[in-house]
Amino acid sequence: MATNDFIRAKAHAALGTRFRRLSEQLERQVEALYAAHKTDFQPRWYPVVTALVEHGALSVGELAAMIGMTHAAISQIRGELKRAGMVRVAADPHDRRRQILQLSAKGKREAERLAPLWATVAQVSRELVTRDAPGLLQALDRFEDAIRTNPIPARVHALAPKDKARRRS
Amino acid sequence: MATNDFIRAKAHAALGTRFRRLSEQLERQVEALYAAHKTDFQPRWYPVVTALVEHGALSVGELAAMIGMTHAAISQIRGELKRAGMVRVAADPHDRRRQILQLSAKGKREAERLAPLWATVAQVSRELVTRDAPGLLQALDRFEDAIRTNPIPARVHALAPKDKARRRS
DNA sequence: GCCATTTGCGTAAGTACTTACGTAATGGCT
DNA sequence: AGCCATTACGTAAGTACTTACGCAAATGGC
Repeated sequence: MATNDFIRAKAHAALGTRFRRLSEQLERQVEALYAAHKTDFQPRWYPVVTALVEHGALSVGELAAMIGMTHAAISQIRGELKRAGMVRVAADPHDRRRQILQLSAKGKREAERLAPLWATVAQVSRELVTRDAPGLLQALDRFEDAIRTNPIPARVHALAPKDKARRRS
Repeated sequence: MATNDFIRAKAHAALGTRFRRLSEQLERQVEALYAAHKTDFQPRWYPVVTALVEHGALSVGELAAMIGMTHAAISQIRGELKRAGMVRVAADPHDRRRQILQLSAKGKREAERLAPLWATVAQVSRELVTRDAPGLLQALDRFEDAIRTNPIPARVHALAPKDKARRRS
C-alpha cells in the first residue's frame, strides 16, 4: 500500500479519507486487543467511560460537548453501557431534561481492571508518535482549530471572486 | 472545544477517536461545499472517481487495494455511481470474476466540471497544512506505516512480559 | 482431466457516526 | 401566571465503513 497508495498520493486532496482510514485501522487494532484481554469492552465506549471515571457524573449533553460528538451518539453509547450494566442513569433534579450518567459499581471495577491496559496503549502510542511521527498531535490540534475557525467552504469561497475575475478576461 | 476538549486532553490515548472526529468534520464541510456548487456528487465517491479519471479502467479489487478500503465498500460506491449514471461496469474478458469500472461520458463530464473545485480544495488544504500544521502529511505517512508494520496489539504484547516480571517482585 | 484450493466480488448484516423530528422542561418577558 | 423561544435528549432514519457468507471463476498440483 505504501508504494501504490492512491490516497497517500492524493495528499492534501484526500485528507478526509485519510483520517477515516486511520481511524478504522486503529479501531480494528484496539478491538483485537480487547478481545485478547477477554473483555467485552467496546472501543466506542472509551471516551465516555474515561470521562465518567475522571468527572464522576456527567449529562448526555456535557459528554457530547467534551468528546465532540452529537448527543444522539452519546445516547446510543449510553444505551449500550446501560445494557452492559456499566452505568447508572438518572434525571438531574435541578433540570429534569438532563440525564446524568455515572459509572455503576461494575463499571468502576471494569474501568479499574482496564486502566493498566489503557495506560499501556497510551504509552505505546506515545512512543510510536515520538519516534515515527513527532509533532503529530500538535499538527492535529492546529488543523482542527483552523478548519473550525475558517471552514473549508469559506476558504474556497474566499478564493472564488479572484477566479471569476480571471475567467472574464 | 479547544479549552474543554476531553479527546484532545486524552492525547495519545484517544487517537482513533481523534482521527474519526476529524474525518467527520471534513466530510461535513466538503458536503456543504458540494451543495453550494449545485452538484449531487458525494464525498465518498471522490477516491473512486478520481482513480478512474487517472487510470481509465479499474476492477473492484484494484480500487479497494489502492484506496485502502474493502471490496464491499467499493461495491457499494459502484452501485451508487452506476445509479447516478457516472460509471459503466463490465466483466473482464480475461477473468470473468473481475468487474471493471470506467467512467461513463456523463461521469467524465462531471469529473471535468468538478476538477477546478477539487483543485481549489486541494490548494486550500495545502495552504492550511503548510501554515498551521506543517509536517502533518509526513507524520500521517509514518504513523500509518508504523501501525501496519507493528500493530498496536503486538506492541502492547511486547511490553507485557516485562510487566509480568515486575508484578512478581 | 480432475479436483482441492484460491481468488474476485455481490449481498446481507453489523457498527458507529450523523441529521431530523418530536416531546418535555426551562427561563425570560410581560 | 401565562406565553413562547430556547434547550436537552430520546428515537428514527440515513450514511459510510466493516465482517461474514456464498457463489462463480480461476489456478495449480497430481
